[in-house]
Parts: sequence; structure tokens; C-alpha cells
Amino acid sequence: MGKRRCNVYSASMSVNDNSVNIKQKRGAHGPYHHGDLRAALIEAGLDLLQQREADDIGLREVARHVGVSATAIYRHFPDKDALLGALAHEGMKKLAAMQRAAEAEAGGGPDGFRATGAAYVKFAVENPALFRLVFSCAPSINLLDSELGKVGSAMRALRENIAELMPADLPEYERKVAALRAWSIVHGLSLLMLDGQIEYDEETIYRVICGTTL
Amino acid sequence: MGKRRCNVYSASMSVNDNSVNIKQKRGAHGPYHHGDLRAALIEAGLDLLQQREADDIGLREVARHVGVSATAIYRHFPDKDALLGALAHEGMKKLAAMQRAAEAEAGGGPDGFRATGAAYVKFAVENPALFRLVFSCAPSINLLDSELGKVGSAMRALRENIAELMPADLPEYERKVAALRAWSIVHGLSLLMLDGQIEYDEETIYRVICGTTL
DNA sequence: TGTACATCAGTGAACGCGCGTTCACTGATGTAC
DNA sequence: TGTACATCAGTGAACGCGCGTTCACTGATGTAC
Repeated sequence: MGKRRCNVYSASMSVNDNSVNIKQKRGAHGPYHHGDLRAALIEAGLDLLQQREADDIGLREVARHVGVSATAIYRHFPDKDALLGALAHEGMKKLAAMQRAAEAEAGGGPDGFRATGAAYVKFAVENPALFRLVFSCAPSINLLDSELGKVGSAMRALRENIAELMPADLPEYERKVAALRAWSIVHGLSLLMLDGQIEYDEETIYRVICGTTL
Repeated sequence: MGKRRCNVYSASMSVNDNSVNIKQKRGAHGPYHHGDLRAALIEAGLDLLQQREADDIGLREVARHVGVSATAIYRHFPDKDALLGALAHEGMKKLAAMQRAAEAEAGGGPDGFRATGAAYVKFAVENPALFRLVFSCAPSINLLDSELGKVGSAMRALRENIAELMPADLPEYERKVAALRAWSIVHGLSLLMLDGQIEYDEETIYRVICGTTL
């Protein structure tokens, strides 16, 4: 009982593995419509990242988690790095979404900025391994984005977003420095918390962020 | 020619492996006086950390680098984690030393504080893998320190050092928050640079640090 | 509707690899008498 | 000074492990006629 069952698609489907699930399969190889396995692999990867650092996640393990042979992955990703890259890309999008939501809720201006910063830290604390992966894969993510034909990278968007939130009356260089400082604060705060140097405490986060020049 | 030679103690000794070096051995097993191999292993580990992240360094590799059998390590460290812990501990001491030196040079007060911060970032940029290792091992380092009977941990010292550098007229809680912010800034700046998000630029670092409330 | 065929997402066996760790051992050193 | 002995830091062989990746394959699907 101690061991985990590895049901087909256990990552994304309900836990019962009765014949109904089996019969949902199309063909003999799985319940995948076009592109499903790719999505399932990513979901399984994100799932594993909730429990473990990216370095400790194996390609075979992801396949096992989905209930598919290890080699099936190669139909969807050229190699392990590509899979990790896709996970990082997903993380980047989630982070950006959380920040956008926080800003929308708090309104623009300084309040919005603080909310954005707090969301950044919150994302890191809630998704430690994913957060780390995003930054350890940052160069390849940029590459991925431009390959997809997007204008600029998600990372650049984050950076510019911070700069835009800075007060408009500052000279250009000052704005850049202030944005960098703001980013450093939330990034440093995040990692110090992930590494157990600071306890997670919303009040503290808020105060640390608010002290920034605005 | 392409392959590295693995000379005995090549990490810490000059490169020539002629018979003189061999004859320096005491006994048949190596040139170690008491405790020498331990030191050599640590040195080799630090050496490898200049080239590669800690996760990609193997116990056997460290032994190879020193020119000793892999199992010899177990005379000096219970397991791989202990060796990595020792490396992290060494890193922590180096970081602390660099900060102390920077502060001494710049004098106390705000100038000293800024110098301390700049030294922090400089250490990170010059020793990326070691810097990361220090923080990923932080809990075990604390343990190590208290096992050695020191009063408090090196990490705590760093933290308190930052707090002491804060202006004295601030109320207790404000001091704590300001210290946290200062630490976050240099920590975040360091890691953003290590991850290639920001280019290393002393002027920028200086400006980002100086903007902090003091 | 029936048949022939190309496509392609899966399969399981196999590869070589380097790892951390254990084991029984060896042989030089320092010590007691 | 000489001998017997305990200590202990090294050794190399061996362990099982899980990994990423390759390979030739299978069999359901969609398409052309």
C-alpha cells in the first residue's frame, strides 16, 4: 500500500482505474486525441515539480507518472532538456499571469506595483522548484519564445513591466535602476525564503516591498 | 593530449608529476600528513565548483581530481552530502571574509554597508556554483557550526551584521525590515546576474545598492 | 462500401554510463616492552 | 636497539541503481481509388 500506483494518466485524471477509463482509450495505445500526450507530460512534470527539484526529476519518471513508456516522450520532445524547457516556459506563463491578475485587482500605480511584487514572491513560495527552473532555463525560454514568433520574450515582458510601473517623473536611467532594484528585492526575498533563510510572512514581504523608492 | 591528466594532488600542487613528487610521499599511499587528504579533497571540490554546478560534481570525480581512490573519501567524510556540506561551509567563510575585508577597507557606516553589499554580489558573480551551494546547504551549515560549538551560525552572523549596519535611529522593527530589504537586494541582484538576466556592471550594482533606505 | 497502403504515436528490449556505497584487504606508522 | 602488535588511511573489486537514449517493431488511423 505504501507504493504509489501508476495509473494511466493518473496525473490528470481521477484516481479510479476501472475498465471505464480503459475503454475511453482510442486505439490500443492510450486515450490521446491529437496532442494530448504532450499536454499530459507537461502536466505530470508540473505535478512532480510540486514535490521535488527539477534536477531530481527523470524523464522515465515523468513517463511513469503518466502511465506511458519512457520512449513515447521522444515523439513529443527531442530530449529531456526540451521537456524541462517546456515546463519552465509553462512556469513563466503562470508567473506572468499571477502578476497580471494581481495588478488588475489592485489597480495600476504604486498599489498595483506592490501587488505585482507580492504576487511574484507568492508564486515563488508556492512553486519553489518551478520558480527555480524558470530562472535556470531562462535563456532557452527566451529562445523558445522567439521561435514561436512572439514579439520579445516573456522574460523581457516581465522586465519591461517592472520598468513601466516605475514613477514617470524619474529620468530614464533612474527608472532603470529603480526597476532593477524592485526586481532584485522580490527575487532575493523569494529565494531567501525558498532557501529557509527567512520565514514566509506576508506582512514582512509587504513592508520590505513598500520601502522601495517609488 | 585532449584529456586531462589526473596527477596525484594535481588540484593543489604544481603540474609536473616527476619522481620528485612521487618521492615526497610518506609511505606508499600518498603525501598526506595528518588531515592533508581532507584539505586536498575540499580544495579539489572548490576547484571543480569553479567549472560546474554542485549537482554535476560526483564524489568519484573529486577523488579522481585529487588522484586518490574514490573510497578513500570515506575516511574523511561519512558520505557525499558531508563533503558538499564542507564545501558550502568553506564558501560561507569566504563570503564572510570578503565582506569583512570590504567593510574594513571602506570604514564603517553607510559606506561600509555599501561596500559589504557590493562584495556580496562580487563573491556571487566570481563563484557562482559555490554561492548557490552555500544557500542550498544553508540548514546543514548551521548544523555544522553549532556542532563545532560556535556561538550561532555563520549565516546568522551575516544576518546580524546587516542589521547592525542599519542606522541606529530606526525603531527595532524598521531596522529588521530595512536589513531584510538590503539583504534581498544584494541576494536578488546576485542571482539575477548568475542566471543571465542582468549583465554584471559595477556601476549599476552600486546604484542599485545605494538607493536603499539608509 | 471495400481494399490497399502510408503514416505515425505508441511499444519493450537493450545500450553504455557513471554514480554512491560496501567490503575485505594491505601495508606503513607509532607504541609498549 | 629490536621485536611484536594495534591502528588506521589507503586500495581495487564489486554491488545495484536509475538514468537518457537508440532501435526495430506494431497496430490503429485516415486516405485514395
